[in-house]
Amino acid sequence: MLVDESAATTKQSKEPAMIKDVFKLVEGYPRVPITVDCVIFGFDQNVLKVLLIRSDIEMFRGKWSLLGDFAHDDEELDGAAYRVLQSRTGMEDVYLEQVKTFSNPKRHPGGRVLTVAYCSLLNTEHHALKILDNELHWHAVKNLQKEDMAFDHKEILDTCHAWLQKRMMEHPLGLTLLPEKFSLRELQNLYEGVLDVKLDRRNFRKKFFSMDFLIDTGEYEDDVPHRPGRLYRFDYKKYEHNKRKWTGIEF
Amino acid sequence: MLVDESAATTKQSKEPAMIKDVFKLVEGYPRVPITVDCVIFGFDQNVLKVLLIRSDIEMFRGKWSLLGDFAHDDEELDGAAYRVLQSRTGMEDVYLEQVKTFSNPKRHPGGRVLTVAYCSLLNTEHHALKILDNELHWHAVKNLQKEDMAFDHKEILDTCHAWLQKRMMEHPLGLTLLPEKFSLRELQNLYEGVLDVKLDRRNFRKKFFSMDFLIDTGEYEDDVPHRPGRLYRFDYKKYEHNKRKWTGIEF
DNA sequence: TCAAAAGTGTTCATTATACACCCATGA
DNA sequence: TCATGGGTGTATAATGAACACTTTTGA
Repeated sequence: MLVDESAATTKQSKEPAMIKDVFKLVEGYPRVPITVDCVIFGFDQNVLKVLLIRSDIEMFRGKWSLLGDFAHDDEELDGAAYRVLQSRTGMEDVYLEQVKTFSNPKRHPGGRVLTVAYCSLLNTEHHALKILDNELHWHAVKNLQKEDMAFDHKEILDTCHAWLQKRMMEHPLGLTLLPEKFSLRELQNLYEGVLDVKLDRRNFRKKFFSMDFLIDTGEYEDDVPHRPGRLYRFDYKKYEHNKRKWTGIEF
Repeated sequence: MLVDESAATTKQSKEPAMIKDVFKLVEGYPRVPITVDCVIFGFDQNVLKVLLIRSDIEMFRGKWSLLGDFAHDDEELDGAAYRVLQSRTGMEDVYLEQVKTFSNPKRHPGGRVLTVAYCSLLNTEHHALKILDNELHWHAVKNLQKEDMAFDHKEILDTCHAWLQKRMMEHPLGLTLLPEKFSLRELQNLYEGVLDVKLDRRNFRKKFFSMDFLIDTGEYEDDVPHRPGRLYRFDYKKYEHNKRKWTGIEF
C-alpha cells in the first residue's frame, strides 16, 4: 500500500536509461511566450487606485491595460517586473512581489501567452509619474468593470486586490502606500479603503500603538481644516527585527 | 504630480500607433520552455512526507526529484499539474494548488526553463501508489538536504512547505492528508507534524470542537494498544458554507 | 462660535492558556 | 495489574469590542 523507503532503494537494480544531454532534453520542450504584468496599487484621496495605460492593441481599443512586457532572454521574472515598473514609471526602490501565474491558453488573442502577475505598492505623492505614454494614470480600483479592461486583466487585478487585502493583515505592507510621515487618520483611511470596512477609531489607534512600530515625529499635519493630527513614521527596522514574533493585524 | 483621470482622457488626441495583428505581436515574443513541478505531501506514521522519484538525468544521478513535466501545447498549467499527478501516481480527485513560479535562468542545466510549482496533499493510506517507476516513494520532508535533490527542487520544496504551514492555519486543508475517519489524536499529530510544534491536547480538542466541523461517526479506533479513540469525519459542506465567517485556526 | 476631526479610558465579553485526574483498553 | 493514551473542566490572563466626551484648530 505504501512504499517503504528501504524497499524502494533495493529496487535500484533495474535502472532506467539516464538522460545525458540536458541541452537536447530542453530543446525538445515546447516553448511558450512569457510576460509579466504589474498590478501597481496606489492610495490617493482615500481611494485605492491602480496604475493603468490604454491598451495599444486594436481589438482592445479604449480598454485599460496593466503595465506589462514579455520577459527578455535569460531574464528572471522578478527582474522583468522591476524593469517594467522602472521603464514605464521612472520609479525605483518599489515593493514588488510575485502573486500568481495565469495560463489560460485563450487569455491572449494572439495565441498562447503565459503571464506572471506581480503586485506592487507605491505612494502616489512621492512617486511622481515621469512618463505618461498611453495615458498612464491612476484609476480607482472600485470603478473598474471587466469590460473596461484588456485581456484577462480584470481577473488579474481582482486576484491581486484579494492578495493585497490578505497580505495587509499579515504585514504592514500598506505603509508603503503612505507618505513617509502620516497621521493615524491616514493610516486608518488606508486600512478602511483597501479592506473596504469601517473600523473603530479608538481601537484602531490602540492596536497600532500596542504594536509599537510607530515613531512619533513630533510634527503635526498642516493645511487641514480642523485640529491637525500628529505625524508618525513607521519603524521598519524594528518591524524587520520582530516580525517573527508578529502574527499580524486583526480587526 | 498626480495625473487626474479626466486630464488623462482629454489627451486622447495624440494617439499612438495601434497594434492590429496580435498574432504577429506574439510571434515576436521570445519563448521559454515551461514545466510544472508537483510537491505532493502525505502524512504517514506521524511524519510529513513528500512524493519523490530518482532523477533520470545523468548529472543528477542518485538525487531526488519532484514529479514534473513540461506543459503541453495549449495546456493550462493547472491541467498539466493534474496530469502529472495522475499519470505518475494513478490518483484522482486530489487537492492541488499553484504556489509559485521559479524563473532563475540557471535553475536548469540544460538552459532556461521556467517552472510553476504546485502543492498537493493526499492520504498515503487511501491512495495506493500504482506506478512505481523511478523508485517513486514517500520521503520524510525533514531529512532532505539541498544536496540530495536535483535542480532547485529543495528550494521549491521549502517554499511549498512554508506555504502549507501557513495555509493549514487558514483552512482545514490538512484534513485531506488524513483518512476519511480519524481520531483527534491523529488530527493533532498532523498539526504538530506539519507545523513542527507541540500543542496542548485539551486545548486542541476544545478548539476543534468549538469550530463545529467534526462529525462524530460513533465508531472507535481499532487495533490500538490502549483505549481506542472516537473517530470523526470532517464536515466539508458545513465548512464550505461557513468559510467566509471563518478566519482560521490559531494556536 | 461653529464645524470637524484629534485625542483619550473603561467596561464587558470572548478567547487563549495552563494545568491534573480518572477511564477504557490490550497485553 | 500495568502501561498507554482517551477523555474531561476550571481558573486566570489576555485580547477584542463597544462606546462619549473634551480639545484644538481653521473658517
